[in-house]
Amino acid sequence: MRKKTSLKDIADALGVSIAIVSYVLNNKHEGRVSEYKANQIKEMAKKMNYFPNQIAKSLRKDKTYTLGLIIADISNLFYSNIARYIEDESKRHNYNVIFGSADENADKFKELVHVMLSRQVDGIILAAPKGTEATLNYLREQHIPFVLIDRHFPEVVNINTIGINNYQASYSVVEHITENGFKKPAMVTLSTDLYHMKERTLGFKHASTELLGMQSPEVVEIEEDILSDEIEGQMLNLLKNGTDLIYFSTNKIAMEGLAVLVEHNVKVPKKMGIVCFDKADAYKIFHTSITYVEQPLRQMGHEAVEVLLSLINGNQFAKSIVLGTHIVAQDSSKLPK
Amino acid sequence: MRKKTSLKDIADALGVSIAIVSYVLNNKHEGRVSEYKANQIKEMAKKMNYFPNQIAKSLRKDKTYTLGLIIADISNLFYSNIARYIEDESKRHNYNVIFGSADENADKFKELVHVMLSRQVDGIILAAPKGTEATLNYLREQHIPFVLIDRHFPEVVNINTIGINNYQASYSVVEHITENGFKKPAMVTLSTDLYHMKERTLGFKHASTELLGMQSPEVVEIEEDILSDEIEGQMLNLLKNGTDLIYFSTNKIAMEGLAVLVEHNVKVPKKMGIVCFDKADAYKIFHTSITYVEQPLRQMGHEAVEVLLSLINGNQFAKSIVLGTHIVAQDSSKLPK
DNA sequence: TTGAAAGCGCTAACAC
DNA sequence: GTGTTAGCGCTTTCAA
Repeated sequence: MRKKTSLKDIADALGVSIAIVSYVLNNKHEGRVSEYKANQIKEMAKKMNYFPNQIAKSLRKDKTYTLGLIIADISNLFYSNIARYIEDESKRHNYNVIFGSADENADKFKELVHVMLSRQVDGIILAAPKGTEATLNYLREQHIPFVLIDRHFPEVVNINTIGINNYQASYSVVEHITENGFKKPAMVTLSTDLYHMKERTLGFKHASTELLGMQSPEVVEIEEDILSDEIEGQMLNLLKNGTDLIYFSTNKIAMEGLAVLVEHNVKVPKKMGIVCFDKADAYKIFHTSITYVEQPLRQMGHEAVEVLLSLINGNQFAKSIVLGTHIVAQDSSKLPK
Repeated sequence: MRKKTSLKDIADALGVSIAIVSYVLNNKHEGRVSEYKANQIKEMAKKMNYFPNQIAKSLRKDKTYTLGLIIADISNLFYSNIARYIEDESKRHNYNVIFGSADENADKFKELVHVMLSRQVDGIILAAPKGTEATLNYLREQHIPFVLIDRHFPEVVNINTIGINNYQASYSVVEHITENGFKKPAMVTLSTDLYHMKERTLGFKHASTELLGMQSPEVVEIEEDILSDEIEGQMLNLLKNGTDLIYFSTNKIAMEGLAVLVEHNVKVPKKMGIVCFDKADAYKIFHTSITYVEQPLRQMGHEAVEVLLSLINGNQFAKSIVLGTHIVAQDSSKLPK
């Protein structure tokens, strides 16, 4: 690669000092440098194809204008979407974002954190896999600005979080389907220790008991690694045991579950009602429009960046933001008259 | 943020020189530093929570071990998938990747290129929007290592490209459906100047003429911005004019088109056969399994990184790699007996 | 108005 | 074995 133009090259070409060139090209020359010289410098910079070396700038200023973003799983639509909003929002504040996906793996997560720190990111936004409490505490002890999105760890205190009210979201789902006349819903979810998922399940359970009088609400928990093997059998069970609506707790599960329904030619909502968590573009190629719980993705991304930047800029107080969700009601949860 | 530990801090704590510490922590101390001291240093580094400042390292070595990746559109599954492979492959070579999406906008593309260059990336992988020939030529003139994926610009010569044989891919589609007994296929695609898309269309046209004797092969071109408004009308036309199979030239179009079929309750393949370009997870919730053209995404990502690294390491010769595709035949292109 | 110079954290050539 | 030092490109203080 050809040697790049530096401030010194411009300074030498014009016979002035590096300092002057720096001032001018950073527009800090009001009342310091003559207009004539300033213009000369700007022209020469353009002519010599100069653009600043951010690496050197960062080293000098101890600020990289880069945020780290570690998400739990890039193949999950929820995360890839929120990543876009975070990137947009960051760009608006003149920050860049470097990504990493931990693939729900605590070791990979830890490594990514260190990669980001090595690169001197100004702060980190993260959706942490389970088993990462120690790393989160480490970040806090080191006073590294970070905010947690989506995930929440009750045992890690005094940190910044952005999330939704998962309990309420599920509770509302049951309210919605109850109003629509369903009597025996089941929830299909992942077996996991993650707090936000447990809340999601709890909301469903409580509401099923309180609103539908179910003694033991039907919740099917499937291990993530064996999801595609297991789900068919589980769904067939539900089809037999009188379940009239299935609530899928994530996008991924929903896709697998809907595929089973298609394969077995199960009519929705006639034979089985459906509610999913999270929006997906693909729903529109399913034979019935799908009711889903919508998370405020854009707002979550926005808040995450806002909170992180306020930390970077010196704010000391931890802030937890809990956002609401809403149900987009479609045909899949509408019992035919 | 608390002051981070530097080499100097460790050196001071132990009363040795910075150089020694650097040698030890970079494992370059064979035969230079005593084992005892080396261990002392390593322990102290761990104790003081040291990790190297990559920014300083990069500045010094004029090498960031970072690759830039600019894709045309992040919301396109094809690109988000290939991005993953590129990231994986880069990580294997100890490179990091910084992303950007140009959203098919030439100005945004140009800006992203400069952001990447400012950050001193060692090289760039890019899927360029139309109208970016000048920027590509600039990169070449500056001897900045880069490789083009997916897209190809015949007028920009002597650069490195990784792509598929789009003409052949479409030609094979027509072969496939001809064998399966379809007589009057139509292609639905975007109206665009991009070379690779024009090739895709050309392959379809030629094959339709040569294999099916169609005088004027049916190709519907839709402007991208008005895709969702336009496609319904166009599809209804095809449904009326005797078309027996639709070939969607991209994932995005396929989704929109399939949604129209669902809405109008069109049976696939009975009433209309379907072939799509690119794989999508979501196909499985469509009422018929979908035939699609599969691109070797992993291999494309792999080759892109390989070629780029060879450029970075001094290779001078431009290389163009054209990969083959294959058809994954499913029910949507199987005419019922 | 302008310039000299220190120093961000690190590497590596060189001296001892 | 170990230490000194120059310098990567930049910003900014201080002096002129």
